[in-house]
Amino acid sequence: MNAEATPKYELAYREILDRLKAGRYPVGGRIPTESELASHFDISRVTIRRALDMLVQDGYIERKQGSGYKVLTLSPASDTCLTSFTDAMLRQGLDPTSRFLSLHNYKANTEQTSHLPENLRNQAVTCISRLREVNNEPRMLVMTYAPKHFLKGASAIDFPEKGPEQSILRILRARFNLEWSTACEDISPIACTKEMAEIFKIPLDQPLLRQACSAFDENGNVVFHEDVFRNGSVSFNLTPYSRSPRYI
Amino acid sequence: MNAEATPKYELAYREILDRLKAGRYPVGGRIPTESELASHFDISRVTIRRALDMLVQDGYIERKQGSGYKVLTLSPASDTCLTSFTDAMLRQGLDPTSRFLSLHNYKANTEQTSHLPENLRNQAVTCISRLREVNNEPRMLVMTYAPKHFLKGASAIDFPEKGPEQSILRILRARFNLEWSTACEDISPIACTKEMAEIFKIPLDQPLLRQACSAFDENGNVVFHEDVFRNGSVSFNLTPYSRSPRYI
DNA sequence: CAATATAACTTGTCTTTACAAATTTGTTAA
DNA sequence: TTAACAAATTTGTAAAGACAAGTTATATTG
Repeated sequence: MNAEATPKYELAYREILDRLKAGRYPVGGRIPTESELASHFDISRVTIRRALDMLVQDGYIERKQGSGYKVLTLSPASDTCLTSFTDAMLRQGLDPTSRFLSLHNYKANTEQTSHLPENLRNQAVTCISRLREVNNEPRMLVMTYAPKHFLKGASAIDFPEKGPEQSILRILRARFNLEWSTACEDISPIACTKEMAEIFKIPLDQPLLRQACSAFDENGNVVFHEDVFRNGSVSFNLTPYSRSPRYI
Repeated sequence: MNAEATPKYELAYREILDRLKAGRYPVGGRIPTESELASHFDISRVTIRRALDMLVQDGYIERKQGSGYKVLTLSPASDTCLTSFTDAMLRQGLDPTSRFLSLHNYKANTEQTSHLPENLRNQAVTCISRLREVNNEPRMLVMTYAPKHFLKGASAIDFPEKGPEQSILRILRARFNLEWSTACEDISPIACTKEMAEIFKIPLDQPLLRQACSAFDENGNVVFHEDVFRNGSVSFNLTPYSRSPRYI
């Protein structure tokens, strides 16, 4: 084991992913064989397979018995609330911005928090509203709710509008020490309100998508909740290795 | 290896899943340790771990170092087009039905197929419309598109309205030999049409959800496409083990 | 030249073994 | 009884080896 205790499969995974991102193995091309990678990283075939498993499940590469590994894409589709929008846009060479709209504190059991999970509804929460834009085109309205005591001292300056540090998920982790282990997401259609129509510059009769995501810690408590409203669709890849979706 | 070539981890996975479904390990309780299961199935710990990996990724169980495995749920949330609606309902003790609405054949490049993926748009396709109901309440309208030559001789009697064989995914596989390896899904909000409002018995201003799912074979050709319209929302579990969604 | 058989290569499955790290249980001492 | 410590249990990571099964390249044969 390493001193810093990062598993070897994790290190190999990161290294190969970096190489992919750097264009060392072009899309459509092949990556080295398991044996080559194993001897290069000086680890066993079992361990390198575990790293490759993760890349397959991520949707980056594909494997075929007897043949090898093929690079599928550098930006696998996956559009959940917990996928960093910032990272996804930066990877595509786009320039996302986050217009800070407001920061509100709500007491327990108010009307504004009645749609939140029970755990969050019953305590004072802070709500941060931000508008995510790409090329000055509004993409989604994000409202993040977290217990007030977690976001103590938060203000607009904690939420930069440019660069990789605009990612709310990163901010919650780095600045406020919010950690979560599981989450669930609920996608539903909603009618467009007057405010939304203005924000997205769309007609009133055009419906919107709402992604409601709750993140939980290891004890099952809700750590934060996010409501994402977007004009457009949400896409997923369903590969045989990302279990859950079944093929029968 | 076995004669029938079903991997041992797969057999163990199915057996444990059957036990879970049968209530042998109650929700919230624990399942036997890796060592116990390994010796029971007469396989190595590595192999039983692989089976347990799959159950963890499915969302059925949770594992904790030093402690063991806990049963989380018998019906993990996951609501993609490729999850068998029939199976999901039957598992919950509900009685789903599939009202057969129509079977249409369309020529290549017609208006009715203009929204399909290119591969499917450029050939004659068959479209099967069915209304999925539970307790006589309409749940979703499903329109399945596949190349006409794949569904040669298809008629209403191929699509039973009751029982486990009503699953379109099962029918496509068993009756028409359709095989697919990957798929992608796109979820978007749509305005309610007059027809939909009647079908779902809802007001015209209530938006609906559309799940558009394309399934591909190993060569990247579209094998079939499914449009699901539903009144309600779609839910997912995002566990740390189901890679793709990221936690940064 | 073309079709076929063979060999080399690559991933798929599986075992045995070993030690690390976290949790739980049991024991001991205050 | 409670707190602290020690031991047993359980999962986490990893290696090395073996053979099966599918693919690809090569050599052979007609």
